[in-house]
Amino acid sequence: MTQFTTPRGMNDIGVEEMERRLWIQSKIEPVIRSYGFRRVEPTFIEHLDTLKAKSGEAILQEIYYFKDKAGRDLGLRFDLTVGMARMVANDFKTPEPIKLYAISPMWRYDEPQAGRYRCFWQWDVETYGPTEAYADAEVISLGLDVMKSVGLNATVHVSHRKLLEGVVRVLGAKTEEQVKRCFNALDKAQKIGRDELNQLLQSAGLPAESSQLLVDLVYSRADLDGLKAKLGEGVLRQVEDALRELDVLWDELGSLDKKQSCSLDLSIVRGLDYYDGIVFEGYTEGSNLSLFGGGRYNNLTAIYGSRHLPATGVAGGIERLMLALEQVGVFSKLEEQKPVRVFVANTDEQTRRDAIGVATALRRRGIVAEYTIKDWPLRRQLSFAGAGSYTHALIVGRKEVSTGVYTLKELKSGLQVEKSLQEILDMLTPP
RNA sequence: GCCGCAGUGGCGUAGCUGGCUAACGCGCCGGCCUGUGGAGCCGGUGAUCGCGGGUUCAAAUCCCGCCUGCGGCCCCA
Repeated sequence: MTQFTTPRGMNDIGVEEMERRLWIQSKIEPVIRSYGFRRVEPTFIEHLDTLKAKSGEAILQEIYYFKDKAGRDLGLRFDLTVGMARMVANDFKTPEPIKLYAISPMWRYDEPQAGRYRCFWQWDVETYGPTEAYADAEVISLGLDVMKSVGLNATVHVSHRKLLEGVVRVLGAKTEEQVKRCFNALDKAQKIGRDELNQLLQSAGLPAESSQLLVDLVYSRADLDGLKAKLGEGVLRQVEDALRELDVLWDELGSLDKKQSCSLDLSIVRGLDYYDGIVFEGYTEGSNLSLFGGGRYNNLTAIYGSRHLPATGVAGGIERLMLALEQVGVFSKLEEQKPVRVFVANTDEQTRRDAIGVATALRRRGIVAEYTIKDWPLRRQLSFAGAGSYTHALIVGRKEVSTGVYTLKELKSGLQVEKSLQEILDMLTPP
């Protein structure tokens, strides 16, 4: 029995998993940087008030919070947007647009289940300054490119909070509460069927006819023009700002060559209630877990500082991405192309010094090289190298030292070649 | 917060209609093997059976509570 375990919902990241995470990061980070975003790291621990300011008291039960030794109320961040918004809202030096990203962990006190942990990582990209939908198009395009970089084909489902709000209000939702319940119902549309959605909308306060109309709108998955055609004059006037933004978005997505990967979907709401404009979620084939999502939150920085900055952003969960990649078999392909790791074996006490010299030469060329740090015979050294993560063994014995010709063994196949150190260095040097 | 399933050496399991010293495979350590790993054989290491309580002459086994893991609901990423 293990006496000391990790806290509920917390997982150690072992060697194999870390290799995968590093691989993911090496794929997605260059994409994000190529769009001009620059990396930051907001503090992991915030004042509890800072965290509460964003999402209200209700968020408390999801926060890890505690008092520090001076009695201050602090909490672990539950997303990256809080910290970023706080940073930019008090920064008056940087000209707009401010484009930032982070790839970092956050914490939520939730019941753990499939694809959900109490500590999880996100890649998160945020643009502060522009009100134009150009910025939304940019982060959507970036999200699609990030997925592509790890080998996933994604599609983005787009909606607009003001459009949704206008529609449900015209259809009969009177109060803030009723609008919220309608949103909540729409959010579930993919999981439940037409009938259940209809019921939920009606219990949220929509009259039967309106509810049926909305259900049809949601499931018809019409494009922008189709949607306009279906909305009555009264509705159109209510939501014309939102529709104009979506027009701009679609046009811009066309210029970015991403239009074919995007579609309108009125069931996209995004739970967080600070979203107030375009919202979207990215899915990959064969998975109904959303792999990234985001949208516009124009009023968030006003909470944290006097610099008012409209904002839009996109974020995706690293753990969910790993689940999706596992299903597609990306990682097993990675296993096959193991990076070069050399074990430099000696044959006796005397050649140990020479083996260290050879390993050092390899290391200077950027090749991963080790020698034995246990007092082991050659047999045992090779046995260790063969069982581990090494691709090659390089044998340094008296014969090799005197002739300058070394034996390089490819461990998987067992094939050996005899070459000079220089030739071996050239052979193994990473590109 | 609610519901379902599960928990036996580091890992995977057997035992679970109560009854010898809890069994097996993998791993790890060593030997056969003083310049060539993966195979084989031999030996070793390693479990108060998740924790606590109860029933019983006797509990890994039956009952209750808790914890943890997996999955679902709510919510979310």
